Amino acid sequence: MQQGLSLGAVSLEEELALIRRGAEEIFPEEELVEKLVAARREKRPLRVKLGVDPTARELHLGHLIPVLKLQTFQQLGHQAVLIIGDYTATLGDPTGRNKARPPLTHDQVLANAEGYAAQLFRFLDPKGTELVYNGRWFGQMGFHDVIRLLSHMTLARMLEREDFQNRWKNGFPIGLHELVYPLMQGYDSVQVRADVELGGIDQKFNILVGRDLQKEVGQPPQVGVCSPILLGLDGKEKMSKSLGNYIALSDPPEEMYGKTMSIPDELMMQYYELITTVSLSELDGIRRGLADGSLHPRDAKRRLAREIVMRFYNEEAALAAEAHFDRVHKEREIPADVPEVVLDTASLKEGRIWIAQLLVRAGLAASNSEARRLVAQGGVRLDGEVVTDPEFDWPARSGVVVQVGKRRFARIVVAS
RNA sequence: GGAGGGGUUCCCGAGUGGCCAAAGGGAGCAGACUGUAAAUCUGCCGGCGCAGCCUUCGCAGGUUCAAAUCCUGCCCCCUCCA
Repeated sequence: MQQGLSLGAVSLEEELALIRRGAEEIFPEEELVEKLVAARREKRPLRVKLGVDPTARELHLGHLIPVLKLQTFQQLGHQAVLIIGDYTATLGDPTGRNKARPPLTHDQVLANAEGYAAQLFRFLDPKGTELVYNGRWFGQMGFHDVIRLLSHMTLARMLEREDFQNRWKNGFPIGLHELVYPLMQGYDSVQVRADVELGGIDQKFNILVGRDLQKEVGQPPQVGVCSPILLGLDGKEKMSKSLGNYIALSDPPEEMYGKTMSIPDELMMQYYELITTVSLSELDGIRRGLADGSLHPRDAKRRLAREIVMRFYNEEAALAAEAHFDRVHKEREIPADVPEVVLDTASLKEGRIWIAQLLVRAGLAASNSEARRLVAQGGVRLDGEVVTDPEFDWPARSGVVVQVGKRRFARIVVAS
């Protein structure tokens, strides 16, 4: 992780360039400049807010984009304010979906929250981060407080939000509780007196609601710094868990590397910009190289994959992941580290095991039927030899590597 | 409160008595090709040691030789009118 800088350690231009990097929209940008200037003058760091709702257990790179932006602010000497939306998460955020998210219990949310915070502090300096749960204020509000909060908004205003509008037009349900969500997020900004709020561009509406609420209580309104929505590995849809097109924060280095190699070429620059720390001038070089053909897209992507692994692990892991990838995909060889699967003698009949059973036991197929199909399609190998007969009874032998497809392996160990 | 529409295999969605383990698309998996786990093409895509059998179409019953399809009750969702 880069060292934190003190406020004003870099020029205002540099500071702005770092903040703008990969940002899709900053609104209003003039206000951001004013705030930055004032911060320098008064030696008062900006309070930069990021709210996360711990609705899932697993974080992926898409979640991380605004977090990395917060890291940037922190490194520039500003005050990070991380809000864990333990209350908002129980509501279900309508963001970008046309189905209401199923509500979580508060206990589930708190359990998730712990994991989140731990993961996020891999990127944020805990000492320079104010961590708050929004249940701290929402948990204390009475019904009349809620009504008062609601009175700040009109239905028409709320329906301006694109997602609500779409659902309204298409006859999809909009839960009343969902209408409250933007107000809650906005109220968070009031509570922490945010100068800047970060988020994906899908948060724009909510961030603007925060500005309105702040103005109403006489606070200087926050500035929104929105990141684009990171596209997933397919290059078409938003990175999301349910679509399965994601790189998880918990993915091992080889997975991260391989998944990165699978993104469409057009996505490379966005990933470079949003996820890596490769300098802006170097990015220009890469862009030019790709454009004039002097840089092979494969090489640009290999570097990207390394950079990404490096950011989440380290250089050593990145190089190892690359070696693994080359071995499995370029040379079509068995990787160095193959998980072992132990076969106990009880699963053998006269020292043999049916190939389908072998695959199931090795976790390479979900059922005998699936295993049969894999064999029938020529997708199964024993020590590199394709198995063609779905009825094959294999004389089990330790050390043999079973392979399904191009990249799923298991080394068999026969228990004695 | 009234009227109407609907709940199908991971998702979307066709199917209104046998030809239905259920069209089509998506996702996923495998094969070919490739710089690639991209794109494209091909195949597979409920379970069972599988030319056969078993379980599935909101839930519970019923009619029938035969039900995802018909009947009864229940649960859930949506739209319109008020």
